Amino acid sequence: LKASGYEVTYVRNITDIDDKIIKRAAENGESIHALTQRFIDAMHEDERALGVLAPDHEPRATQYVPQMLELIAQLEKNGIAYRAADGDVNYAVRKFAGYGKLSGKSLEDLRAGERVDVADGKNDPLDFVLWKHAKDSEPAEVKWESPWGPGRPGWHIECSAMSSEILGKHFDIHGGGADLQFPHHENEIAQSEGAHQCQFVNYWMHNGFVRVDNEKMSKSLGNFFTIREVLQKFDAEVMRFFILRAHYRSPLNYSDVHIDDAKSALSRLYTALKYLPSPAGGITSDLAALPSSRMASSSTRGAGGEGAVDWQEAHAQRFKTAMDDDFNTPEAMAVLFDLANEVNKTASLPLAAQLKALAATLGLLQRDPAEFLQGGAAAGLDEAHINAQIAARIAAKQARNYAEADRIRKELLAAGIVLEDNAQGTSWRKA
RNA sequence: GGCGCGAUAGCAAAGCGGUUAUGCCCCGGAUUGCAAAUCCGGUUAGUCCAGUUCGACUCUGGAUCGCGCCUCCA
Repeated sequence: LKASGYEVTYVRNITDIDDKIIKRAAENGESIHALTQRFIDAMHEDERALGVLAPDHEPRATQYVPQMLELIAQLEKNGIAYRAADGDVNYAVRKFAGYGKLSGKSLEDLRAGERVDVADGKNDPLDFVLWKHAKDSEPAEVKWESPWGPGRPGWHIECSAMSSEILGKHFDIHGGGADLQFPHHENEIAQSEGAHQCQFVNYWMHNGFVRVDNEKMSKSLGNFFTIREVLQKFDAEVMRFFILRAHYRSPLNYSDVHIDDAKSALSRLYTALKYLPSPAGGITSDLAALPSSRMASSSTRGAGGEGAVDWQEAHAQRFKTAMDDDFNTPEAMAVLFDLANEVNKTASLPLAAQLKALAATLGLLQRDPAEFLQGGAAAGLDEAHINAQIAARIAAKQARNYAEADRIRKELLAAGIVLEDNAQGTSWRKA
């Protein structure tokens, strides 16, 4: 969106009012704030490692309770919210004509599918809670005063309140996991449109799930792991590339062999960038000095600046067409590979620069190619040793001692170093 | 059981009513002292059954399988 010139305000909220958080904080004997802050910090660390752009706003539910109360009051005023006998304030789904329009469900279908007993106090089984009245056993930290007595917000009102406060009553794009479509996003629509009497969002983007070896990731299946653990094993940019090779709406099947595959593919793109002048002294080298900048910075990901894309060029046009079509990153990737092929055929510097600039819009290919291809230092070998071996091999070749030259090459290969002879001399990369 | 989404070659993954997707792997050729990288070419497709059409991987219907949701997780 930024590359297309849109002014983007990216909001990602944190729902820090939650039963599990309350329970865990109590178990740990710490405050909810301390617990959530620790996880938020960890999340930020992981997203930086992956080159994920930070949101412009990161509101927390605990900071927006007044706005939630306003929203509930407005819903009550509009005759959509009611106070139940048990003290909760509920949303009457039958008072909102469009209920089910996002998920394609009808109230009748939902009734037919009911599998559980209905909670007490609801006028209709499908009604959901806006405000939960406080129970004596709950910690004071999660109780707020309200016109309906002390309590805490329901599970859906948080998102409606935070988004409308920061983005307005009507905004462009709302995202989330495919599992959130119903009931969460459906309920957000019901709340926001029911209160504000105008369209909530223009587009919904639901992403597919990550699966592991074709099974869902779950603790009970024993295939649960964190991105932090993955990054100890695999390069962050390779992970990013792997994710972008599939469409965001499709399920993503994680498997070590798929990451290896992605690594080989990404190496092909980086190999094509070797036509660019060495970045020593250039813009990428000082970026590379910072551990958190192994990906494209937010500035290189936007339009303009150094390494700007020539959007008139044929590959860029195909790339843009693909990205404009619901962010078809697999198609956009195919264009990058076609462009790499063209670069390899023509050794064109402008096209190589174009490849790097296009990839920058996806946060890829911004490292020094040599750094990527030689990355992670081969087992037990330092660069000086490798260079010495290369020099020895060149000497052997000049003496027509090919047996010795091949012996050196084999020895390095056994250590995970591949030698490549080219017009400029001999270079090396990690196998 | 209800609603929704999906099923593409050895693996991964897109577009498209007829014309090469793309990447990895594999095979052949060029290049190379030999390799690697690169280039050129090639082998493997569209779950099944009907239908529409001059023509279907692409549209329609059905079946099968998988996934999501139908819960006070958000």
